[in-house]
Amino acid sequence: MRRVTMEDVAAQAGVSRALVSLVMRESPRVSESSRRIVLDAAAKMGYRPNLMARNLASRRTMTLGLLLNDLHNQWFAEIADGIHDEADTHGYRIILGNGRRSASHEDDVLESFLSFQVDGIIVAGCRLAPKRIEAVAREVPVVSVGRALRSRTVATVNSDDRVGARVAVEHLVSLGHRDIVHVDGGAGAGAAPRRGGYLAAMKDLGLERRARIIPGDFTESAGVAAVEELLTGRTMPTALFTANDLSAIGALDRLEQAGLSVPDDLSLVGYDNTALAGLHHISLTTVDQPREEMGRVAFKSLVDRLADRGTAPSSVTPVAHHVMSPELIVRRTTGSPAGH
Amino acid sequence: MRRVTMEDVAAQAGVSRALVSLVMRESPRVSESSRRIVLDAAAKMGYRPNLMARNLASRRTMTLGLLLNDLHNQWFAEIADGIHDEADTHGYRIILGNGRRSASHEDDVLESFLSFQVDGIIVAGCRLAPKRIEAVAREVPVVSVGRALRSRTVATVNSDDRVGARVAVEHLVSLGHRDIVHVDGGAGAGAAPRRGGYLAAMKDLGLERRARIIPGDFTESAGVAAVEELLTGRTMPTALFTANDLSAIGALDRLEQAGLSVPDDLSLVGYDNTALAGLHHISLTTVDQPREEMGRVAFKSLVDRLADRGTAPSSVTPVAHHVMSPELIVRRTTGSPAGH
DNA sequence: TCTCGCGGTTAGAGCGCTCTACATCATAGG
DNA sequence: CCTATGATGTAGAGCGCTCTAACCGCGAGA
Repeated sequence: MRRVTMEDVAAQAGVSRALVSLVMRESPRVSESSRRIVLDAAAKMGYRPNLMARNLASRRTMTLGLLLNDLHNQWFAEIADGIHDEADTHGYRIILGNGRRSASHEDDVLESFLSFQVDGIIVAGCRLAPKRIEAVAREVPVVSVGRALRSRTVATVNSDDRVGARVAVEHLVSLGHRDIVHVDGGAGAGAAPRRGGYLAAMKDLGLERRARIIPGDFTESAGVAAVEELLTGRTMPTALFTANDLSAIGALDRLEQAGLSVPDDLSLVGYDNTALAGLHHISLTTVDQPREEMGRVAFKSLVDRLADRGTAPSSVTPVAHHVMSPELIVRRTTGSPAGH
Repeated sequence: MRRVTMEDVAAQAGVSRALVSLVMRESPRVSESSRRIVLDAAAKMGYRPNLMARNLASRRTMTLGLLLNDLHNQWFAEIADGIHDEADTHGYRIILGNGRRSASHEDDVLESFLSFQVDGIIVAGCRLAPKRIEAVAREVPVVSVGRALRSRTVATVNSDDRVGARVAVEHLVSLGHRDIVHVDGGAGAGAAPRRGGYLAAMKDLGLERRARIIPGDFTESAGVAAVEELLTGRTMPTALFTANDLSAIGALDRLEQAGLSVPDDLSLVGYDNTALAGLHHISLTTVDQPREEMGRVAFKSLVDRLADRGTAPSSVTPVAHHVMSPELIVRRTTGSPAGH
């Protein structure tokens, strides 16, 4: 059974193919009566526009590619939610690509997006070399979420990890803590600004000499190892601020195993506000990024540029770099230190 | 700057457009020398085939649509991994759609897939009415993963939840437990067979009269509520088998809060082997589904049918229904009951 | 020498749609 | 009564590619 085309609908409705096209595109230049006739015919025949043909002819797809670095990571799901919401209201379609945590897969996906002639691309937590991303950005507007990127062609949306770390430290200090140790994220994305924010906050609060950083790598075992290192030392700090939630959970586990109570003996703050942190069983104080909002902003910034394109032909308008504020979520792993 | 087309490459290479097309499609009917010439020209000009045009002309897209019910759910990520792996080796492209836990969004996504002329569709954990899915299946091959569906047109891949529940019960009984309570998943997907498997296993092991089911709904709080109900009763069971990991974690939390130790006072088994279950801090005994394998099988079963299509035109060959075996993952929340 | 077969290449007709330019018609203004 | 005007509708040329059928040498077999 052949698929029904615009030609068929036109014949059935007794009008020209061009008119059917106008109706399908919701053009205002069609009389109400013909619109009805065409729509009825289309419905009766089960007509569905062929996007391939449409896109080929119109040279735009109303489709954006969204490259997610890792489907396993909740973080991306919320970014995607924000983007999808916004796309719905703007009539854009989103196709997702799975980067599977590897630069080469990401590259394949981008290549695929370009072949699909997407109108724009959003990369979330992309691992690709900046050069590569910029090369893509030369063909089609690109915005990057969750990865800082100093670029004149790639727009970015990020949350301010320095501020987030600072807020975490300030919270602990306001509770009375002074010996606050940071378990960092090594070379991972966001690790450096979080570490920097921690140090800056400690300094500003006059605790510079008490600052202490234990190397980590964003994993659960990094948290375990950090606590073990602390346990072998002479004195314990009264609070621990880890680079992400997973490490915090590792630390939590090891602390309880050592017979220490959280938050009575030691307060604990994570980062990212993952689903884990919200579990009753864990109830971790942590720093939240406005992920959905970040997705929304990314989408808007992309669509703005798409609109510009029509007016300012290939002009090198500088792209926007958005920085959003994180928020502290206080749960049950933080409290005043003993004897305070 | 106009995009470079096949025509341009042909001109540059001094050959016909048709030959360029053959080279791009890796046809064996091209001499090595012309292949080189064409590829060089293409590379030099930065040519990238336009998928829209290609798909329009060839009436196939080598693209499959993968509809994920919920990006937030890890379960889907692993299914997707299996599918992607397989797709890579078969030269298929995957476009993902985000169902966002709502039937209407899922419907939009399917509509979008069809407009994109995908060659086939995989729906994972789809909530849509079976009728709707079958309607889509009339236009293009469809396979459903993670949702049982008695259909002659929609293939399915599932894991056997009855067996999974049985294995969980048998494990507990082999440890010496006899009073095993099940917290079920209400009307959720998979809840019924898990409940059925529990009951059947209890019966087969002669524990029919000790079987007890507490209603739940797959949430953390269902686990909490179940424990609270048990605590108000006269006697506690020695083991708890919940319909999923999240409920198990709720139960774990409430048990510890009540001063009961797991597994010394009470053993606990979850279901799904989510990332949560693997956390050291939780270390939950649970039942694992071979998710990646399920994805793989789904892909293969789809591609098989695509191949059939060429030979058996629109024949109503009955579709396959695959059932995979789950596996028990023993961790630290199960042990022998006290005094055993 | 002529024909046949074969590897390699090409011409040209679409695929199903959009878009520009133009046709048509009724109404309004001069 | 004629033309300007605006609202609708149509014709027809592509968009960039695939695919069928045909073409073009060239060496082998008759």
